[in-house]
Amino acid sequence: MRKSYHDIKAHVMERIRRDDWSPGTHLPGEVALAEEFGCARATVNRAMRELAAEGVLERKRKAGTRVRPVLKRKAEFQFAHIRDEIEAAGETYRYVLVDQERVAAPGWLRALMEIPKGRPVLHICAMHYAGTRAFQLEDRWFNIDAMPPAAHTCFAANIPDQWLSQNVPFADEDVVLFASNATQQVADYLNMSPGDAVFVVDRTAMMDGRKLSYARVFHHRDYRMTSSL
Amino acid sequence: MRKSYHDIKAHVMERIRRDDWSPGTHLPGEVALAEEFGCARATVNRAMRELAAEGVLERKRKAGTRVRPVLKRKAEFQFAHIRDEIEAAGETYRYVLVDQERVAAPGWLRALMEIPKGRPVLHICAMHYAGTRAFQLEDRWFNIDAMPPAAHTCFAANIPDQWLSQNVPFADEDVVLFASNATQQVADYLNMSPGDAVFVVDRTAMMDGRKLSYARVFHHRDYRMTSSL
DNA sequence: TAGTGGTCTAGACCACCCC
DNA sequence: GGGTGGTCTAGACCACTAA
Repeated sequence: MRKSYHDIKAHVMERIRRDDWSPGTHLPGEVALAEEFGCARATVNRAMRELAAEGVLERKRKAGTRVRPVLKRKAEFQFAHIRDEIEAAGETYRYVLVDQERVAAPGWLRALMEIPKGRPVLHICAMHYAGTRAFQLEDRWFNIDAMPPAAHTCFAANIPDQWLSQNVPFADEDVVLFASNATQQVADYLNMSPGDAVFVVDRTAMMDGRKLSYARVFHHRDYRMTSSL
Repeated sequence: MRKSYHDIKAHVMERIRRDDWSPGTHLPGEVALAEEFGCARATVNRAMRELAAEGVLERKRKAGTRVRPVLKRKAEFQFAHIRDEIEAAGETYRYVLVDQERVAAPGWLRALMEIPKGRPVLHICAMHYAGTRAFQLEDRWFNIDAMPPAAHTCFAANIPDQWLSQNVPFADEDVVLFASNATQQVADYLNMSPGDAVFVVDRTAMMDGRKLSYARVFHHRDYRMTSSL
């Protein structure tokens, strides 16, 4: 059986694992490896390129390929639509719009979203339930100038995150996670006591450098966010 | 200038963005695209393969290539070594070992780490400071059977996460994030008040399916975890 | 079973950048 | 300057799977 690029990746990983090639080590060039494995250089190239993309190797022209001295540790978290997330867990999803109003952007939001003074934003407040449990309180702001259609949308009938991804499918998103103590208001919505810990997710959607939407999402105390790799 | 796979990726993204190919649309086959772009099929293949890996396209043999109906949203969080993270922020890192002891694994940990009854674990408790600020309290358990060298290591002189990544550079890691209220003990270490919200990270390091280490890390209330994509 | 993507090859040229 | 990875090609065979 001929060597595939999968085999080569596995082989290289194996040699790194058994410390044959320890971190920092300089690997043979592609030509040499191709000869050793008895395959074309392109095949070796693909294997090495993917290992580099995965953070295992470091490649530089002329300098060659080295094992990364310190492994890049990263964790990936998927953000499915809230409805899908809840239904995937086998629970019944329920959505309630608490409030929707068009207002002039308050100062803190203007700074955060880079909105000029006096410009309007759409403020949404909504609850997401899993079965009978209060799951998530969403406090979202749309920049109407950057997304005019938001102004004419009824968010009692549209779940904000679904609507957003349908209308700007390729927006980038910044995510910030932190813990905070529930205020009286947040506690009421989430059926907790004031001061209870809440898991907060701040999400800023951007497109071509413009900030389209900012959402602060409060999760119930029991929420666990789990890595997907 | 000839078309590179970069050009093709950009072109395809462009057509998707302008809704020329809307989500769910079936794209032409590789041969057709190669002809359209005036390049080899391998070049088109690479472009499409990468777009699929990035979550934009969905490819199936015989069925062809489609634009993902719902864009996969994911955020990536880097876990640098705690020392690097603090020093990268321009602050002085300080590490203090609070406690290190070899004990029989308690029941809850045995279940969590799949350790047989009566087997020993190494329990580490340590503090990480950024300048004068208490930054992180680490509560870590090593499965000694799975990692014998841990038993003979002095963790006053070795920072656990660095030591771990040096000794098992290619361990996989599960990460779970949540918020909780500080106990009296945690509050004391982190210089907070009991009940204050803490951001908790549970990290389980694994190798070939064996659980090597479990760490529960408590971050100070002000901590923010930021996505790196 | 036929069509589509998956992969490999042998050769070529090029861009980058360390020495 | 020269060696290394980056990329492209034209052609080929294969594996999977929808029809």
